[in-house]
Amino acid sequence: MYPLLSNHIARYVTVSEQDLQSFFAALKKVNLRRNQYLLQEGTVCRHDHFVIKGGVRQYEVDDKGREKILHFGFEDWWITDRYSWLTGSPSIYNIQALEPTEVLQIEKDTLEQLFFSIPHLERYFHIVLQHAFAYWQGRILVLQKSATERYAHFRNLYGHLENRLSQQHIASYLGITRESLSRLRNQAAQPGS
Amino acid sequence: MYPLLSNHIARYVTVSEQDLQSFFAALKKVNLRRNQYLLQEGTVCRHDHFVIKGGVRQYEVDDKGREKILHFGFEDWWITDRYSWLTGSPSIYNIQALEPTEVLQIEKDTLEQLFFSIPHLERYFHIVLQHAFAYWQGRILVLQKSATERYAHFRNLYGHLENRLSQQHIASYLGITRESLSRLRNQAAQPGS
DNA sequence: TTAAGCATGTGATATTTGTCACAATAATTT
DNA sequence: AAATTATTGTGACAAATATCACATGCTTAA
Repeated sequence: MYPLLSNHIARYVTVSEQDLQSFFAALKKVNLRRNQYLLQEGTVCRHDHFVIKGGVRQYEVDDKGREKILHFGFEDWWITDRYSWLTGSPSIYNIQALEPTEVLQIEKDTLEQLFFSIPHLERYFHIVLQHAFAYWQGRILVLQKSATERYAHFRNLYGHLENRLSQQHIASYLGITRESLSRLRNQAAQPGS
Repeated sequence: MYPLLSNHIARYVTVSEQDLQSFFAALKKVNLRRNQYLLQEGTVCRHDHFVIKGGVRQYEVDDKGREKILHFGFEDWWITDRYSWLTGSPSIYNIQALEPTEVLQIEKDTLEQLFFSIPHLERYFHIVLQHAFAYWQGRILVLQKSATERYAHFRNLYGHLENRLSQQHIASYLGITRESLSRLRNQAAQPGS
């Protein structure tokens, strides 16, 4: 059951078959059509989500009505609004499916109950969060570099996802306009002799 | 012993006096003069640090030799290079004291040993990381806003630290030049009519 | 207290990126 | 397949921010 997730867990910790089953029993599988929402702004985010198929984007709509993509989530990624999850305050983000998507979701309270009985489960979530944190730490500095460098960094890290994403989404993730990304791509493609 | 840290822990979890003592026994207190380094680039970061007095900055030196501040660390903050800590690869960051500073440091391996015997300690570090993560999540979007908005956001969050930081450091943290910050401050100070 | 070294302010100008408008192309729905 | 809708490309121009140069002022240490 849920081999993608069992493997992900096994990568970091050892959990007994029984404990794994009680964790799996607490998960709920959710199917999303393209453009459907996993989280909408104004809602409190009470779940963490593990993508087993497809992909989602997490974005904010700013005061000028423009969408700013904070993050993507594809297979093997946990995704949630950590701030809303932690504080119980309404989320300012939307999490929306980019393609037909399947996720496993776990409720915060349920998960924290499980942490008491299964310390290794907390170890797993802690390690996953450390990885995510290390990644965000890098993203901060990338966002301070030029548009060209940001795009290069993106391709380096997420090149394999490039054909599953639209350019406007990539641009938004990079914090530039779609027009700028378009120009940048064309320049890169035609290196002047 | 270390009341600042005990209080910080008590804010999130309950740990027996005995467990607290074995944790404290694993800590090493480090004193830094102004400009001294807690971590230098090229070194593997094997410690997490809790600032009990003073302040530090974590920065990268980019290819053009410019310093980019990722983060500050003042009283009550844990600070480390999470990427180097996690992967064991040499750090690209420097962590340097901005003023005379005292930190408590814990070694990664030691800490992970303690997690086995004191699950609540892992709970504590996990919660602290969640808070830090939620904060970084927000920082990503702030960095995509205008210089004026970034500065306003900074003052909102860290206004109380403003007089302990130089403007070039604030500018670097905001991802703008010191000249731009200077202009921005003067505009804000003299609202036309 | 004086010199040396940092830190900040400010003008002139360059660069980068955004904005707006519209055309062209691709994808989706009926 | 036609019609509709979404996505991408491109030009002209605007805005934001960086760069460079130098002046001013503040700190610190002999």
